Amino acid sequence: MSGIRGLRDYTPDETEKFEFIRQSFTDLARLYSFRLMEPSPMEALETLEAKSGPGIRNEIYFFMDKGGRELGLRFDLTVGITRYACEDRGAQLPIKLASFADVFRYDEPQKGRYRWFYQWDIETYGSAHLESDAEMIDFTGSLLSKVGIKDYIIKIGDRGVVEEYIVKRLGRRGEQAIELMRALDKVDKKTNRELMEEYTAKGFGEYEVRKVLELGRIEGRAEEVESMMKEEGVSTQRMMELADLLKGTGTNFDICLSVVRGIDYYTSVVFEAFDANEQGIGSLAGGGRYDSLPKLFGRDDLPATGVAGGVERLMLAIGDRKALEKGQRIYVAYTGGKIKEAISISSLLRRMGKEVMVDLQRRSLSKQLEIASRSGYEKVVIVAPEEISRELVIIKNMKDKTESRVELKSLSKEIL
RNA sequence: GCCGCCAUCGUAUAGUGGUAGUAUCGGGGCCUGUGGAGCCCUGGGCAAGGGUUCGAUUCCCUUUGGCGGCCCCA
Repeated sequence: MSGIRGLRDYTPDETEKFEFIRQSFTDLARLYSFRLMEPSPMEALETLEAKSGPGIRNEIYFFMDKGGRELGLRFDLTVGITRYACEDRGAQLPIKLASFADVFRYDEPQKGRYRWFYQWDIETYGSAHLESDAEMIDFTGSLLSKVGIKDYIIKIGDRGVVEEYIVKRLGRRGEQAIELMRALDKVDKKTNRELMEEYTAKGFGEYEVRKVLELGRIEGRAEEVESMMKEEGVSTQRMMELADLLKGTGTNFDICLSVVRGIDYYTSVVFEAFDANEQGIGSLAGGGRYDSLPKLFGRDDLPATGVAGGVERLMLAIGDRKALEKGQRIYVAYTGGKIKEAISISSLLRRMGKEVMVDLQRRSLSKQLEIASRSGYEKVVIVAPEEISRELVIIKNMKDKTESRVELKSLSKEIL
């Protein structure tokens, strides 16, 4: 028996890490005043196509329902959240929404890449100002450091800058301009020579490919990028302002013109976040401004910016780093047939909020202690006939191997 | 969707054209009032289907799944 391609089960260990990330995210979303919501898991195929065109069919799950409607499973959260925000015409601006949910993609599965995975996502609608973009980047940095990835780097690009350069200096527009931007996107993955071959074969001139690749290699402090672009006569004012805003937030970022993001609907600021110590996983989060999507949903007045990240990739990046602080766990052991008493004491402890394990296999005391010990319980409450008849239980400290007898009544104090 | 590599107990690994060991894990005992050890017993496997063969876990094909690359992206 094998699972379904690209899907898998979450093990208890993974779920622990998963819940830690979920909680970090929802806590942080609250701190930044994003309201949590979840868009519906399916959309009309038409709605899903709005974002990326009919080509998206190759990458998603879609089907016809029993009523003949063409539906698809959501492949990200942005589409659904945007549809929701656009429908809410009475909402005060900006609309700030957050979501943490699963999405589906019909892709070839590989490491850190599944057909069913979770994303965290925040979006802000109604603000065309850079402050809202800065907040996305700031949030992303905060989330990564909150989950323990201190060595993150957020690479910020600006499609506007790149487009202006391509149009002004190279005279390419439309599809061809987009094609050249794709080349930029690959700069980190392939060598100049490979890209030169690939793109001259597509009909681009050597000169323009070389210039684009030069552009893609620009990475560094905002000021450096500014002076380089100035020579080319391209305005970088927006990037500079954004960088300025971010300096006050303690976010680790770089200006990097090779970041353009694959999706066509992004309009200006785009960014991707990476773990500096983990190259293989790919980007941990990506986002940017996409004013065009709300327009497709009939809202010309709703500029939009957002960021989304893959939870599984984050789990990979976190690795074995301690995820959740475990609470005090207590093992309740018994002997002399005092199961009933042990269960009632367990119940008492649980009402106090303790994590309690009690033997369900009717094992011998020595076996119970062995298991408690091996499973890392620091405290064991032993329920034994002689003591229980005097309203006492034994508390055994597994670390220093000491034990004491305490009154049942004062168990709550003693167990702390 | 395309190309390549791979597939043995839950996990990790040996091995073989005559149906499989080992380690670890699981269950039990020594030991139903005191533990992480030890010893003993025990459960569990050749991904599925087809072909070649007297006989296939082993060779071949297909499917399924995993990994890597393309593409795309998280």
